[in-house]
Amino acid sequence: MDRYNFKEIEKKWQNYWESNKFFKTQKNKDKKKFYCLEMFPYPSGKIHMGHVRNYTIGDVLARYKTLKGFNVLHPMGWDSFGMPAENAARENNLDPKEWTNKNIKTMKNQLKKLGLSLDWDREISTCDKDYYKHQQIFFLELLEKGLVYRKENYVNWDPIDETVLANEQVIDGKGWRSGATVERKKLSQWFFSISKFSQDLLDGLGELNAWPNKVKTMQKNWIGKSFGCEIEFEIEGDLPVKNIKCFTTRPDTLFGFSFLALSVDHEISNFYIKNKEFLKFKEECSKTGTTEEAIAVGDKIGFKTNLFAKNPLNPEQKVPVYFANFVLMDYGFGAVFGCPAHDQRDFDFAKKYELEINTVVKPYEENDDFKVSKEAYPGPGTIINSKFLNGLDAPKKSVTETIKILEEKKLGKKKTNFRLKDWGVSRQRYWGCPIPIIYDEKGKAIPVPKDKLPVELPENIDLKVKGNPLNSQKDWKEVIIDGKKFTRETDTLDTFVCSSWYYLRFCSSKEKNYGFNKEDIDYWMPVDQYIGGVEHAILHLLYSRFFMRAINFENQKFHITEPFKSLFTQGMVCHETYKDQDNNWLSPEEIEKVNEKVIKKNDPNIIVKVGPSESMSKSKKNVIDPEDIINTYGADSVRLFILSDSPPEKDVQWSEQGMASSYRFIQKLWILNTLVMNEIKENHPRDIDDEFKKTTNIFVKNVTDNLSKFTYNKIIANFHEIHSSVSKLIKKKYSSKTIIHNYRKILICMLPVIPHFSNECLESIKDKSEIKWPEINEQLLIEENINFVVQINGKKRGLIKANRDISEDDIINLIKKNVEINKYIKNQELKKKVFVPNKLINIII
RNA sequence: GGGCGAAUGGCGGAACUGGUAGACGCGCACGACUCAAAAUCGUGUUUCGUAAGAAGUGAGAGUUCGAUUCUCUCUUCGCCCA
Repeated sequence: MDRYNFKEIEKKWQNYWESNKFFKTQKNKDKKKFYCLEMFPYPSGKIHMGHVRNYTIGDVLARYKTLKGFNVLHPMGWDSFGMPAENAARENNLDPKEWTNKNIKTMKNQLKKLGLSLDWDREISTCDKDYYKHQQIFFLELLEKGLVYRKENYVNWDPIDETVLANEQVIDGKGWRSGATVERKKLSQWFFSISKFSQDLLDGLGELNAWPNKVKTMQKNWIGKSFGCEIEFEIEGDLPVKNIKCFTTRPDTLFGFSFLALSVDHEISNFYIKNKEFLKFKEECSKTGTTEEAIAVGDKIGFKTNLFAKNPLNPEQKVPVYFANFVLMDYGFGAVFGCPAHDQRDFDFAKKYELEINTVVKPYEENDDFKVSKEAYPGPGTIINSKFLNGLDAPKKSVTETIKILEEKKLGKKKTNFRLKDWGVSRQRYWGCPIPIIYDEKGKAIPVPKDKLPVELPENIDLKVKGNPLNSQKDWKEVIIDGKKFTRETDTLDTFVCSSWYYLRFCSSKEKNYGFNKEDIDYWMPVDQYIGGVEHAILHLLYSRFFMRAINFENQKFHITEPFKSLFTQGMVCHETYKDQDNNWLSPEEIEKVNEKVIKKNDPNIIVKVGPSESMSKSKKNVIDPEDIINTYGADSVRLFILSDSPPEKDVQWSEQGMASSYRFIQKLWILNTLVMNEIKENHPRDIDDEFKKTTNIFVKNVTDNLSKFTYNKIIANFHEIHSSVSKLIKKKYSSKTIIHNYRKILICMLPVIPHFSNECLESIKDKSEIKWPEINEQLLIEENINFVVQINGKKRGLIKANRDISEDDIINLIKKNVEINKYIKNQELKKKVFVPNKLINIII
């Protein structure tokens, strides 16, 4: 029997799909559309197993929806701006554009080898000027609408990479890439007013029913809506300052007030710019990162002023005012009131500077003389030591009640606060989308006229210079427009901007005049299914949701607000880790398993330490190259394996044995296919096909159900089951009509997962009717004969074959005749019977 | 510290709304083919027990005729936020 030659057959079908533009999609208003999108990759060089998993999951869905008759848009592109290209180019003396395009070429070939049903005619690359040109137009439109602005801001500055880092790029106070200690630096930056949409972005989550709750919760927490109170404190002291505004979520703890803390950037700091001690303190503060975590972990330090703040609810109480490193200018008003008893940061600070600690909330189970001593008590309880607030339930009742009192006395007002901050989009980097802004001689920012767009990135530049290479690119930076001299903005846009609207561009990838065209958007958007890693749960998805709203703001361009109707987040691909005696990581190719021992290949004396399975990463050397695997086993086998071992939303462990088993399974299917083909030729007279029909029908139902629930691992189990069933059925000498009718359905159900194999088998069948997803026959699913479960005292004691809809009395009679079951009853009296029709009976004796 | 989630054989994992626990795969064991091996095919595989049988879904309780599934307490692990 001939073996399945995947090399030849996969190539044949890939060529066929490509030369016929099989997956090219066009608008067709007569057909229902389905937009299937997987997160596009960064072209880092080669595809990795994570891509294989992500794109296989998406491809299964896209192919299934096509077979169901949908007009499917399934595009792919490249998130091709970003630091790796610039770093790689600098290290190897290359051009970032060449490096990127070379990688794109390689990866595109690899994706084609996977047999993905992608419409390559819609391919986009964000570093292409035909793409970023439109992004620059969006930037200017947002600027006109007042959604873009420039401000001086403190940023996380990485002194080695010489760039600004986002908070999440700072890990333990160090740059995520360079490892350098991050500094605070003041820079003029461009911002998108995402915080204007805080409430709207929060509300929008409500309509995203097909998003994982986990992701919605993460976004909700990130937006961080909180209720609180704006309080104005009266100030006394040696400076001409009368009031300081604070925001607090716990005004009910005002009687525990013992200091007022200001950010070093608070406007009051202007009085201290000549104070050497203050400047020293400020310098000290800049060493702590700006992340909330760095502040929580770091030392709390303060600088005492000669100012005192009055407690608005208790005017005879006056407390000192400090500058403190744990207060950030961009939270509230850069000023917080300190209540050490009920906030750990305030507690640490009060201990250090020996300030009062007044307990004003007691846990329910404590007495009124409860005193906070070792650590702050931030939990719920009852208000104490607070005069007219005493006895209130904290924080639920006490907060609203206190706000009411403060409002009545005109001492404060209710306020909603969001944690979400505006999005800083400036990057001091070369390999990004240029910001279309020029500055006149006075330094005034002016938008580049739209007819002068795109502002193209200059080529052949020197990357070895320190800082942003664009800054030293004089012939590019200095520009004359209408006879006047200007200098260009040298910052480029955060690459998250590029990925915030690429899903719109896919709808109109060839449109020249604008980023998209309305008709295309109206037909294709929203994305019906978005698939990607959970690591993008917050930023990318939130920025995309913002971008849709921003484009639509004030001049509505389309009628939807949410870009992604359904979201699926897949798990990572993991592999065991290996280390030698000196704790050097070893790759899977470097090791060998002999008699339950793991040794280094060609070096049997070195015992390898096997570590836990972790997500594949180059640093741990536990990566498997998809291309090697495709070359050895074929795309269908890889697709089959990557789906088979775990549910798609969970991590999957790469296993060589599992991979080999998937390969064997394709071979088994091929052997079965040969058998089936022979039987078709034989054409036996047997035409009673109930059993074959029923088996096929259940298979179709299971696969269809599992497709809709994303339980793709169970689909592979269904494949194994049907293989085993058909192997037995085919021996029963059915007519060729019966075999073809059912076998075709089976092959079509396999097509989304193993498209090359299925197409090859389908082609060899004479029946050339349209290949479409088989219907489920609901009638056929009803079983006439059932295995009726008999329980005695809740324990299964036997199965009785019975007809459908058998009555309770009939089943009791059958039990009485059944020796096996009767021996448990032994003529005892039946106390109670629980009868579940067509399922079980539970007899209590 | 807070939020969310998870825990089932030697391993990855099934079990629809409370109704036959362990589908399917890996591994392992035995058998067939073979001079032999590999490949392939077949059979078996939760644990204890020769067996009849008993126990069994992280631990402990509860609701129920019946709990992997629902409720409470605890343990461990993962993710996110701090």
